[in-house]
Amino acid sequence: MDVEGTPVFRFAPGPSGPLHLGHTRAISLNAEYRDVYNGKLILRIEDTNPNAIDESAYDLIPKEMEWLDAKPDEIFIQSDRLDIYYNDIKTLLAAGHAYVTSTPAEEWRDLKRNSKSDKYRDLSPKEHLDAFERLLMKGSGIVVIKTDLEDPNPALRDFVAFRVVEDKHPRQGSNHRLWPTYNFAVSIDDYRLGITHVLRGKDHLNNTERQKWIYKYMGWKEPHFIHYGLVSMPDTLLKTSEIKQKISEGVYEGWADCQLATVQALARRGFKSKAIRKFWIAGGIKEVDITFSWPNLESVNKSLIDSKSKRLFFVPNPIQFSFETPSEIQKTAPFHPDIPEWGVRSETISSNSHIYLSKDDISSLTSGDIIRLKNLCNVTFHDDKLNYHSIDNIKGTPIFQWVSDKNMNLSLHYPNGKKDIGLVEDYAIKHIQETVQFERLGFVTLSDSKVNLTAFYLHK
RNA sequence: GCUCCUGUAGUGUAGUCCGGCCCAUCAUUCUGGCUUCUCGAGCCAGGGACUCGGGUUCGAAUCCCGACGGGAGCACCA
Repeated sequence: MDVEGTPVFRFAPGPSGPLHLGHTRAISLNAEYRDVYNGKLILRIEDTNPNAIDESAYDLIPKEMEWLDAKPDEIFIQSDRLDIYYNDIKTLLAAGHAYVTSTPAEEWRDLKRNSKSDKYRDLSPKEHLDAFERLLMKGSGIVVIKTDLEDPNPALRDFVAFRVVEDKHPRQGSNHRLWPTYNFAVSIDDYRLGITHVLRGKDHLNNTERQKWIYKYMGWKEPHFIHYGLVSMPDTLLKTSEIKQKISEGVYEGWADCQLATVQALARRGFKSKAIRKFWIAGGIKEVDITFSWPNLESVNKSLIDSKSKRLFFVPNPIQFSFETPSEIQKTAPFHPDIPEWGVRSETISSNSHIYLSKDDISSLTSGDIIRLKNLCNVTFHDDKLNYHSIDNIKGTPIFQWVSDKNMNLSLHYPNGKKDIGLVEDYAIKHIQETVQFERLGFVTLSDSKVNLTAFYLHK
């Protein structure tokens, strides 16, 4: 990357709701470059469309960035900066680089499609400045940046800089009716905030070309524009508006519902911000479009948490067995197979104890089979009881996790919406909010729930 | 339709600028084997790609041309 001095990066979302997986790429990449080059990362909230704003996003976005280890160095909110935009457009109007028109939208678009000039386009700067002042107060119309009407790319011919939105703005109330559009506000801010590197998705390629017109007219030096390819995320709902809709319909319990790919949900399931960061960095910033892969992300996460997660037994769909043994037996199960310092989960099992096994595990067993209760002993399986068989491992014996009466109810929620009800060792209560591994099942994050224990499935 | 971007295994990625060290890297997935107190774990092995067709060259994933494929934009959204 081309860097001189202190590079300044930015993340510039619209405040339509909490952040999701899709946002994390821009955040991770920008934050990584900030860190590596000792630069700055600016968060700029782009709230210039009064009717696409979720007020909670103003607080949530900085918090979620912080969770992602991407705490912004500075935060700007575009709706606080309208005077700046007004000033700059006046400069452009005065220089004849922009115009005000009241031509109806459809008609105006048609003219552009045919490379034709709007009838107001060539009025004098004075007349446009007056029209602009009027538009601030009343009337209808738009302010347009002149480009090249003959541009072969129809997307690049004259673009809107301001339009009238009468709706009340959550932060600014009804003080303003003339709002800048994305392309205008972005150009002005990227320059005035000293952004040196604009790192964003390829979908902005045309926007970049539009924004360059403003830099050119203002005589400003352009930042480095870098575009990375688009990511398609199959089976992952990332449209904020749609998520919001489904939450209100009760399809999801909220933004942190573990079926969602919001930052909140990922965090609650136990994804590490570092894993997300590493994943996107490994992806790089090429302009090729890519397909997102959960297994790849999960693998990164797993390598990060494996040696930090305690092991516990969880028995989904438990079946109760009585247990018969000539003498008491000691369960000695390490909290982690490779970390003896963490100690063991131990308890004494006698003939008074019940043992619970998962229905899924025993479905293929027949009476008389020998199985091993992990970290305890071998038993002979009968329809409703287990008889002590021997203590040492027997080659080829299936090994199952189990719980005794020292258990707690737990419901395990999967990202696909399914739920397992089962029993977990009571050690679980000491590890609320932690990510642990349910042996033979996968990593989960334990969550406090007033009624009974809940866990969210992370990955294998 | 117009314009722009892009094309290495199922997925992601290295190599492409400055042609030979690439019968193409790493990770993940998949398959097989081994292992036994996670067989939904661990270990090992294997399969799997330069989109296609021309050209330049002693030599091309790398350069040129064409075709085809994928994506985006053409909003008074961001």
